[in-house]
Amino acid sequence: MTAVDDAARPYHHGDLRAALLAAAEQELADAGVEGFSLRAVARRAGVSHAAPKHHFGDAAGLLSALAAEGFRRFLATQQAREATAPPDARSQLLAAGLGYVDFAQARPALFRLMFGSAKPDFATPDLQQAGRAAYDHLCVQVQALGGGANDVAAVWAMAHGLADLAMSGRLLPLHAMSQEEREAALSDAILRAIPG
Amino acid sequence: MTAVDDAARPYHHGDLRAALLAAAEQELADAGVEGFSLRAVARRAGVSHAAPKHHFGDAAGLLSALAAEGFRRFLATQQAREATAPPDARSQLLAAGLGYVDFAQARPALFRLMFGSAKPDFATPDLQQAGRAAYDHLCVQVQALGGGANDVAAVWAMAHGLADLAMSGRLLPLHAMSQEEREAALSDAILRAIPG
DNA sequence: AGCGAAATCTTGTCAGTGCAAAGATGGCGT
DNA sequence: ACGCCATCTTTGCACTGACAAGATTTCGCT
Repeated sequence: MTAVDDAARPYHHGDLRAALLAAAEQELADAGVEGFSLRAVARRAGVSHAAPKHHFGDAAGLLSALAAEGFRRFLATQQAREATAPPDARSQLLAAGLGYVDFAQARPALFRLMFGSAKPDFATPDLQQAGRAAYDHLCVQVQALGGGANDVAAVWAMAHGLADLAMSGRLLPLHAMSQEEREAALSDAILRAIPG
Repeated sequence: MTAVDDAARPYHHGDLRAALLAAAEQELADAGVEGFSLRAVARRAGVSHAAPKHHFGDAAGLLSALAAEGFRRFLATQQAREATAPPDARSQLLAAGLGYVDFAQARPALFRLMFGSAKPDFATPDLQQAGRAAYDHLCVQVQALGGGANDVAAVWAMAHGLADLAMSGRLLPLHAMSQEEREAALSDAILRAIPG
């Protein structure tokens, strides 16, 4: 196929892998992790229901790739927050925590896939590495403050708890707050977990 | 079928509702929230796949009832911990937090159903009330310490984060610890969130 | 160029699932 | 004794994930 005219799509998609990932993210946002359907993803991308097989094997493969991509964006969201924060280690760690919560609220379905689902195969090298990178980033920040393993656990748990509860709409007071109040309340909580 | 001899079971189960709830909990523990199958529950209980319909309507109904039962046990687990702790408000709140983590590790599938799933209908009166009772219990404890809404959020988030991460096996250092060390590490983290 | 091999995508099939409707059974009140 | 009705089963439908086999295109190699 040298020329693609009209609406007739070529037999080969061109970049189906990327298209499927994008469609899967949409599907995930619309139907949630539990209502996720591989066939619906294929429909969304305009290909047959078996097309994903060649690129991802099965549903777990697709979701693993999506979760890995999620962890990369997760880290990027935290780093974006850090870039606008004061350079001292404490402020940087706080910013990372706020970014953690930001991500969960901005992409709840992806967050659930990454932290609350058993569907992805977390032994996949790509996924494992992406998750590890996010974890290492946290460890480095805590160490810069002179903290140890207990501090890593405390900070992580606090940020994760806030993110998970806020994402699932259980921290009701938070929703009634203005942006500034919300930020202040989250910061207050996160700072409690940070040593010093 | 007038006479029931051998292994032939009677047409009417007797207490199918309770049997289904028990079977559902087993199924949940074995297959996880995402692999949960209503028909498998029915098989486990030895009835036809449509039998649950009369008692619970659909899968969401069954899971809602199970989640409500989960919240009651969740509260009971916390209270059991409190009973063995010093009576001062601070120790009681700490005990509740440790109970929170206990529950998640003892019944991970149930915990995921209660906090990480969209399958139960959280607007169900029974479920809503059970969840509310657990939340109120936390609020009362925080208020006994003179804390406010921010303190409730901080303590809840810390306990929930620890529970969720520990349950999903992400707090690796925790697994390598002895019981005492583990307890001490969790207490250290929880106490950071408690005011005073 | 051109030809075979491999990659990519489609169609077809099968077992399993949730849900709904209709039929079978037996307890219970009158 | 009779009929009502809650309970349970059977049957049917649409959907899903996984697999197999076939169709189509592209790529590599000569």
